[in-house]
Amino acid sequence: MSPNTDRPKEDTKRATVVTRFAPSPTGLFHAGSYRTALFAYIFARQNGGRFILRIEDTDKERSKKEFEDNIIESLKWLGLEYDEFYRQSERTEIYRESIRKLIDSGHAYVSDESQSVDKLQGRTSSGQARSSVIRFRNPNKKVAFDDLIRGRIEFDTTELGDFVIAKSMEEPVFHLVNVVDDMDMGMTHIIRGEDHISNTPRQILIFEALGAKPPIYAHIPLLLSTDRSKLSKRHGAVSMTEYRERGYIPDALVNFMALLGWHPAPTPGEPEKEIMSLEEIIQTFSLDRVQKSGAIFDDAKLNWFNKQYISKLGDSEFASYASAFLPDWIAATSPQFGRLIQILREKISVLGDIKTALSPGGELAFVHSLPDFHAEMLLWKKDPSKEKARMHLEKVQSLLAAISDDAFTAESIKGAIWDYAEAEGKGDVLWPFRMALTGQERSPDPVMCAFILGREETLKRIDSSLKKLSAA
RNA sequence: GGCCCUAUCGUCUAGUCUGGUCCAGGACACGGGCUUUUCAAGCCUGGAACUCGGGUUCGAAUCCCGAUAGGGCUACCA
Repeated sequence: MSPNTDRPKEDTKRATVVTRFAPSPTGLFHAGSYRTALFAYIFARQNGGRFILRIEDTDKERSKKEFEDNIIESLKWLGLEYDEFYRQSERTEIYRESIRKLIDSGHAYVSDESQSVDKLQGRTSSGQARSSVIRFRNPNKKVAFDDLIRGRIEFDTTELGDFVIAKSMEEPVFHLVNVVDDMDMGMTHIIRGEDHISNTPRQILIFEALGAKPPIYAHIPLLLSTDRSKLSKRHGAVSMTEYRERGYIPDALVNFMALLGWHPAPTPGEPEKEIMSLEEIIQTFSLDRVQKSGAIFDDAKLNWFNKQYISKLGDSEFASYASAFLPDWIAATSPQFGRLIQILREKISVLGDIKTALSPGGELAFVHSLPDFHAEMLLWKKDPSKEKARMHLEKVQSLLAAISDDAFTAESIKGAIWDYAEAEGKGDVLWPFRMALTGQERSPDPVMCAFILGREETLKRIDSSLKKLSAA
């Protein structure tokens, strides 16, 4: 953030703050849209105001119901509740009235396009070129506004020309509907992406023509793809639905995204705080600490946040999150899964890793079945004696066999073998033990493995390794 | 091209308004080490940035000007 003397102070004295998130349902809800929605939401909540969701579906060709559904679902999943909901396609009457008003007052006019450049070039990006449209009569003046994040911004609107505000009385276009709705819904603060800065002067002109005072603007920086271009579907933007499917926790996403472009004021002497709940963020948020430059979305850091949140989850909470990510052979409600939770929690950073870890080749694949492995692997590399391996395995087996089935806990397992392992050399005892249970080079510690497998299976696997050693 | 926005480690950022305490702090990622039955975790530790050029000043990451670079907008999309 850089200094800006003319950056206006937030006007918190306004009676009721009203903000909105106004997406067009033309694609899956992705990180960029989400961050914008989040900031508008936080600001509204912080000021005890209202947060409105408005679906801007005036582009009939590109708007799709499935995208609208996706936006609503994603908002719900992420915990951003809105107080009011509108759909522009249902508000044609209101817009028609405004267009009428604008025409009657001379601020707009029906324009004959038959000779226009667009027509001569014979194209528009959506739909047919029309023989007539409704244009705004540009007063060609200088317009300025005080952006809460960027300070004063001035434009000369002359170069904008008489822009189109509707294709017909029934088909208004972005600038018009956006302004009419913001007026009608009593918007006090427009918090939106930086890509709208250039649209602002046109919208201010419409506000003025309609006899209204424009709201306060706050243009937040864009979220960037790794190539530093605006995050979009074709540049690696991942939908929030996909993040859910990969196994991210909503709270982690919220926390991470809030810190993309915003940072709490540091407290001298205190370490910087990064892990924050939505509630804490709402408490400390402030628009004048929002960054002015764009931020790249970095998955590595998101993963770290997610891991932090996973490690804080209670067992039952973890189990319910995990249930969607389990292979068929194990259920989130099974006792075995209960025994697996602790180790799972420390291994994964994304819930999707659970499936990977438990699937063949994964680090916890042994839980399902013992992979085939060579007897050589049972030998501790620092002391590769077959006799010792056999001796230690037999001893461990007898020590564990003495524990009853329902007393077979991590503590009791450790208690049973630890003195022996310490006396004989931990590597010498533990390596063959762990290998007998897992058949894998990498796995959790053997005590944990035995606990997860359970008494019967543990004993059985040691048995089979003993046989393997004899055969070799 | 025109208009507008922006510029601190690879990434997210603190510091900039109120110039000295900053040969720039934290986090993620990466390297090394410790611990250790493997992996992970944990702990310690290392490398890593003020875009450039002028100016103002005793002193500039911080103020001013310019350049450069990046981004956005330039639709009968939103």
